[in-house]
Amino acid sequence: MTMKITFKDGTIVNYPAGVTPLEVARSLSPRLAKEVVVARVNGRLHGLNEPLPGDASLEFLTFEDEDARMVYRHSTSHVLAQAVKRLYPEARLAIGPAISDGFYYDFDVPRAFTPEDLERIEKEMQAIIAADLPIERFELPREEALQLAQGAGENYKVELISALAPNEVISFYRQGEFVDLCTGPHLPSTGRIKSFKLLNVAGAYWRGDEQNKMLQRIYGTSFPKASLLKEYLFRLEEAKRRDHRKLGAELDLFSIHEAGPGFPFFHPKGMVLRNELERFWREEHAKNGYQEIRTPIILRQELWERSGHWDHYKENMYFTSIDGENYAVKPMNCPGGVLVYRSKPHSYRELPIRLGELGLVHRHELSGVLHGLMRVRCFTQDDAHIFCRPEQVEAEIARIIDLTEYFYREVFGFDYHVELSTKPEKAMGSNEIWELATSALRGALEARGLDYRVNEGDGAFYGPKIDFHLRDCLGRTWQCGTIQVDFLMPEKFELAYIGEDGERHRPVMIHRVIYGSLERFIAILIEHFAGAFPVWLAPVQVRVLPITDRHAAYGREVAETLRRAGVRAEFDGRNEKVGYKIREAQVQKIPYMLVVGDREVESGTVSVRHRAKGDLGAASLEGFADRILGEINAKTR
RNA sequence: GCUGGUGUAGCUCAGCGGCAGAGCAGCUGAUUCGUAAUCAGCAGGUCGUCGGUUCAAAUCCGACCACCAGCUCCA
Repeated sequence: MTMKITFKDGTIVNYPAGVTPLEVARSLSPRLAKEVVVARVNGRLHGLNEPLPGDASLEFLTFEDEDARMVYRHSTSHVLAQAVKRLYPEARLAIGPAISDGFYYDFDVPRAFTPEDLERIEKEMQAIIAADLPIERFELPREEALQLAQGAGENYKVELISALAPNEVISFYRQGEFVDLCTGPHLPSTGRIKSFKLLNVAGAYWRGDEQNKMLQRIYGTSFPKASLLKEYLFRLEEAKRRDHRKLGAELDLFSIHEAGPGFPFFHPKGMVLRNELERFWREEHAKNGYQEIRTPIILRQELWERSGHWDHYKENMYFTSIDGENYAVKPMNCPGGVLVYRSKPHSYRELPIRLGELGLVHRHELSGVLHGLMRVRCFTQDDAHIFCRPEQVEAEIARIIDLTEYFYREVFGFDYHVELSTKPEKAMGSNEIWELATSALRGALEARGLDYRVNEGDGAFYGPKIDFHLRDCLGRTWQCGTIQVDFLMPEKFELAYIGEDGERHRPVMIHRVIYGSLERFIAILIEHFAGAFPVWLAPVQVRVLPITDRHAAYGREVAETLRRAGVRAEFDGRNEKVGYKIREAQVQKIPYMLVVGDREVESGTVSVRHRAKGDLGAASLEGFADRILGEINAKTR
């Protein structure tokens, strides 16, 4: 008996029945057999030592492949669980999946794991890997599966099995004495895991529900080569080095105090960054047909009852009272924008009306989630509300996508991806209206040929949304921009415009932000550039460093000339050696240092040093001014 | 909010029942120097807050506050 195996390149080869992917790989190349992690058989992942079902298409996946990495890490999580069961037999197993950069496993244990525990567990994992235990799959009927889990006292596994659909295949994986419920597939044996590390421990609720018991989660990662693990750990270190909270203090950009947890204070240098971002934003929005408004921070509670925020967003809002009346601090800018629109009647000829607002909003976030400028309790959204006719919606969305693309990619150099979020459980409005809004967003994305992921049930309470997730230089993604289509707010506030037919019609409202919030965007910029901002954003663009007191007058004049030309230039007249001043300017990541001594005074020049390129030699003051002004205007990165 | 951890000078940290400490930063003085740290001196503290144990608390115990790592949530 033979079976026909079709490879990715289309060639077909006969193999004896019951052959495993690993055996096929060996027949092709020893190197492939060594590197292959998992197979894809007829489009589905298939363990390397599980016999092929018959004639099939076969593809070999190595660690390069996302799916293979997940399998590799998933098997590592089983090794972790096995080690924990050996050392702490009383531990109950919950779940242990692979995640984007590694894996975790949740355990129910009487006490929290300590770093010393992790070391012991790592040692035991080494032993399991060294023993190269074969990993074998087996399936059981529901009753026997339940008996197996119950017999082992694994109550969480019992719960998982009970929750499986009646027709689902229930599979287990065995390695040595250890058996775990798992869909698989897995590596053929534990020895395939070359390099791993347990990273940290954290509490996590069973099934992510805070009503449930808190379990102990161990995070880790693994790689087929030690060098890859080392690289990954370096990336973690680098992320720590670039932490905006650390750099924010060192570069004197902002601070947060016990007096106001989650309410950041911006220092003069942080304000330069903010103001530059705002200035650029205003310029681009004016070019794109936006008008700017500003609406109050505190407004009557009734307004928020009418907008639906009272019903859907109360827990996140702050309240106060004025002259015995109830007021709320705004958590969003939309009702304010609506009131501006409603302040006079509108003709269809005016639409779309694009009202931008750098609006300061306050939200009550849980204390445990606050994080520097990334997650705060008050922040400034670069908001805009677009009021348009239904047939204009798609074109408006396309315009916003263009503008966002320009900001992210052209100016800041970020790559990004897009996600579409649909109707959540706790939402206002009918399914029909949501479907209409969602298809408008989908239509705009598809017209533009943008790839997107769908997050079911993740929309805002008043409408579906597109989110922009930008990717920084360490490969991390951050949610920033969003576009939301809203048919409900216009309904609630009875917004209208007079159409061609002379009748009243309902406009559609589009909510959108590009930076997202100035605070979060600044945090991302700090980490992305590691504090070395492009010249146009740098709080201090030039520092003039005289070599001795003799050169102070000239140095002061150089700085003053640059300031008059619109450059943010400082003069460092302290009685220190030039090396010391350079070091300090470097640490502050100031783009340009101008050293001035006898030579420069005599010839009326400056010696230019760039923070990254080093000594660039002498230049005339005008020549240098042209150079830096050119970079500032071009927003050179 | 929940679990675990951490709060000592502006920053990084030592001290862990018996006099509050170091380096860097700051201030003063000397030095006048050519591309990442010149030398010397001085000053700097409610040891997160409140309470308890003790002859004695930065140190041990409790509560609270803040921060950190996660969970959950989100711009």
